Amino acid sequence: MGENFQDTVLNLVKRIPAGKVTTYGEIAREITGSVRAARAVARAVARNPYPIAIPCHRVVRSDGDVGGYSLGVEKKIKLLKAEGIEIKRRKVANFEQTLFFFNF
DNA sequence: CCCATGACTAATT
DNA sequence: AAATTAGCCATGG
Repeated sequence: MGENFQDTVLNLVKRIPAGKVTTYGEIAREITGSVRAARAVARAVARNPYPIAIPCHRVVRSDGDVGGYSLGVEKKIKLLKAEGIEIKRRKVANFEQTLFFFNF
């Protein structure tokens, strides 16, 4: 369905289940086939018009760092913890086990 | 069309 | 392991 880049990103974000996270790069890979558009993905979610409803707080950096959030990083960390994700020094604990993959 | 921007990434130091 | 650097891409002016 012909959608713009931002909508495609947001639709993917909606599929991330509570208690899991994915990365900007993974979303970029899902859309373009490589991680190169990670920054564009970040820009897209940064303009997310419905935070919470569209769980962009579940999108973190490739190194496990929580990354940024339009409502403040502290808010992002709070939301993640509320979903059972442990955060230590701004990083997701058990990062690999917490990762969600779209597998096509 | 050119240029700046940013919730990034991988590699290097 | 933390900080720096160069590369990348979708927008908006």
